[in-house]
Amino acid sequence: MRLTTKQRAAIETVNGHLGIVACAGSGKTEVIAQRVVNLLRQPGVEPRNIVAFTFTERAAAELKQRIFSRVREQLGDVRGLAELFVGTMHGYALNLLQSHVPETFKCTVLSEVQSRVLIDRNSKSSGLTNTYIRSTGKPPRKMKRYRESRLYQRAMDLMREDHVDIDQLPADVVDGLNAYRMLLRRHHYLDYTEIIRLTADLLLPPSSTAATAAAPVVNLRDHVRETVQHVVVDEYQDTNPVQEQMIKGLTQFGANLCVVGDDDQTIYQWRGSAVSNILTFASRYTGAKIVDLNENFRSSPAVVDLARQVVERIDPSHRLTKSMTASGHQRYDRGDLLALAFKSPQEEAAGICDRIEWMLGLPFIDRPGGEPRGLTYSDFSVLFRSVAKDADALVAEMRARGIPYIIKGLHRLFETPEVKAAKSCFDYIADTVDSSAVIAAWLDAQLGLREEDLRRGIKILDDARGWTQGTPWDTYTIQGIYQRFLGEIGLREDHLEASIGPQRSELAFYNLGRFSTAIGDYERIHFLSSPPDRFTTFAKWLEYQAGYYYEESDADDGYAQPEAVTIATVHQAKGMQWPAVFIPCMRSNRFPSKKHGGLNVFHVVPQAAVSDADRYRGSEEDERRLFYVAATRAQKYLTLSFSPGTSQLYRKESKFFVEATRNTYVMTKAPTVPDESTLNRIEPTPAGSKPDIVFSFSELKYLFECPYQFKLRFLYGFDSPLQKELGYGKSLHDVMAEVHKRAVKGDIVNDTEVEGLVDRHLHAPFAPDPLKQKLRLAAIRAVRRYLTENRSRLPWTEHSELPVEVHLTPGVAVAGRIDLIRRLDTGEQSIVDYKSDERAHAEEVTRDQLHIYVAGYEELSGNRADVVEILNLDERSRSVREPVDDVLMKDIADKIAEAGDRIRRNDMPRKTTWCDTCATCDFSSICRDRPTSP
DNA sequence: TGCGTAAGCCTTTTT
DNA sequence: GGCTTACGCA
Repeated sequence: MRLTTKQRAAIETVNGHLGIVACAGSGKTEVIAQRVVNLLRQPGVEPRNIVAFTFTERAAAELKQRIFSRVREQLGDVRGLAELFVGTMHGYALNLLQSHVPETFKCTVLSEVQSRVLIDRNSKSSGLTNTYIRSTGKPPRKMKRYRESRLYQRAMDLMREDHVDIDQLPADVVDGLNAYRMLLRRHHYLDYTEIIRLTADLLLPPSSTAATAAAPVVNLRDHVRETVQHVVVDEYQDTNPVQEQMIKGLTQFGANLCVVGDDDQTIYQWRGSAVSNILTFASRYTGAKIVDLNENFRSSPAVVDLARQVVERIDPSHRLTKSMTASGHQRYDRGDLLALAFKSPQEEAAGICDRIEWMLGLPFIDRPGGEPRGLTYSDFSVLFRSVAKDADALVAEMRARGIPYIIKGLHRLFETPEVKAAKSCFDYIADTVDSSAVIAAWLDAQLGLREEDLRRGIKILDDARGWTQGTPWDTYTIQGIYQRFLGEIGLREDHLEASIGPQRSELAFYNLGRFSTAIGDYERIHFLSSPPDRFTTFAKWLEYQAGYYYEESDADDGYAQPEAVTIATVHQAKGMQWPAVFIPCMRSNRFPSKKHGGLNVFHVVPQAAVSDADRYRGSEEDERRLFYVAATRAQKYLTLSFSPGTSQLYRKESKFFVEATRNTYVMTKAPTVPDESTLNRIEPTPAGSKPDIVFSFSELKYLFECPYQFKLRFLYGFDSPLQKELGYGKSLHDVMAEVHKRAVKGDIVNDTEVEGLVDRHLHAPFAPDPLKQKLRLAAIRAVRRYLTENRSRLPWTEHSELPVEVHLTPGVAVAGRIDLIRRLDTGEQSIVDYKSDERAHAEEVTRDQLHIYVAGYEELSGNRADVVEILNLDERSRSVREPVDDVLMKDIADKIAEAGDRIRRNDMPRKTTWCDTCATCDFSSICRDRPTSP
């Protein structure tokens, strides 16, 4: 790729702070990657000195891959490249906390849904029901459980993410925040916001607490001072105030900061992101150099012109002045840009489908000087302001015509018939419906089930109803009952495929898998409640809460790139591009969206306490930026359309739509083509860009062991039933990690420290007290035994918890941590994995894993280890020690490549027969029959 | 054009 | 329950 002068300037600026203002399609990923290469050329800069943040994990995978290939091309093999951090700020911060701040060692991270369940379950001690809502002209009233937990959660987020003046907050709100944070702490939880807040405060203590900074904080700050030399922040326009504090904290010791962003693409201000961060960057970081990348290489001149028109109507004092120019190879042909008005949503949907079908096979050139290929379904996307509200007509039309599509965006999962049926099981257990309702619901889902099958299932549910005091609760987990029920009624993919076909079967399983995820979210928080309570409150939660939380989307697993039209919200389209983009339903009050009434977070947190609170409310300018993002996704074809909605609010054309019709490139009617042959249609062919895959070691282990188990777990979302002992293995692991980390520094743990060590790390949240004691003693014994047997070797510990990444095959990376690298008495180097229970993976799979580690360590250090070991911490199980197998090393690359291909092809078949893996698999009941005689 | 009233709706979502 | 928008009336 040839670089422009400005791109080169950005790449070559390696000293001092740098702000890159990069318009849509300006090749910023490439610029970031090449700049990183240049940083690595600097004397004294190692990969571990560079930290690069992206907004999403997906963007991280892409950037990482790009950096790796540029480094390989330009610098060859670079030692320690896996230590270059590319990921989200949350990921980095969590790492930092869990390796330096002991109070967070045991913590697990709650998803948004889980933290809301936590708030509702602890409605009082979370502060929810003691906090007031203050509406204008009304006396303040307390917040309500379930009803307002979402709002409360937003208030909790806002106060930790933004600059809030404590003195301006009512006492109950301050108490609420403290209560919620105490609740998290007491249960060893972190939520997403807390991760960043804690890190930011430890790095840059707010002045009032500066004096109390304790030892671990010094450690963390020292670590940052010693390692961080360069910080790169992508999508800087969407950072919020805490994130900015954390960035400042990371660079306070003299590291160089490079921010990359585009103020015109700020689309998360309703979540607190502050455009002001990028607008005032140059004045806040002294000596910062600013480079504008205003050449758009993605889109045709017409698309660029329209996009400019959209965004140049924003008040200039609210933007960085810049003028995007079209510099790519896409040509404009008349009819590429359309603004079409239809009479009804149905006609609009039909019009879009007509146009897609008509455009199939039109020649399209991906790269300058490249060969044309024919447009295919995956070259189209339809971007809605709100998928949930507006996409129904289009989905119906596409389904009717057989146009393949994938939907992204929150949808109503709980309205699908199979999930309604699953839900009815818990209504039955809660005794709000009778068994005939359950049977009717399942038959209604049309999954080819027979009534007699369902009668067998009802017996399982009766069993759950019959719980009596004294029965161990863990025989009655919601998850366990759910999966036993599914197994008992014969709900298995092989049965379903035979009766209703593979497509419907896959969708049903996907939805039932999501339901399993929902159960897991709920049950992890409610593990302490007795089974009857758990089941009835779960039924209520499903009824009133869960419906809004989960996404419905079948064909998209994030790995495979299906041959289908993408239907998505504008927000989700950020960072993507398509040859042809449709933006339908451009109605007044929808896009730009009208302001919304009702309760909002400022009824809890007074607006006066928040600086620049207005940005949360959303303005026409914000909507303009959103429209700009939507339009600039198009490479060549852009079709805007309007049809009146059913309610009077949405009957008129959008202001943006009307503006667009005034653009000279835009036609309000598609040109007729007198002679089809002039279009030179060619065979539709997908662009063939394979998405990059990053596996974790544990994912890969599941995939090696049984591809179908991987599919059930990671693609459909089936969750394992909770085990009382859960957390023991990880705790023991963490203890060993501390032992070895200290050993690396020459500090050998002695026997008297073992108890303290175990107490610091042991966290088994689902274990009742007697079991907790048992686990504690078991852990102490295991660690003592280990120390006795290995004390003489501890000084030869070389690494503990070493992050590695393996790139044995293009497009597929495997990332993980090596438990331990040590020298043996023979002087040989050994790579070690610990095991702590019998339920661990088969030896053969662990052997594969260890050989991947060997490859990873070789990539990182240039050294090939001699031996691999499986150290079993459980007394009764044996350990394994064997030489690195060169044949296996050769095969492993092929195995990884094959795994990647499987994922991309969605080829994860069931095993043909019952095997050892099935015997320990959590999901065997929804997969196959257990053989009657072994 | 200005004002008062009543109808209608209550996104977007990453970590 | 709250707030914005549309609309009717002067």
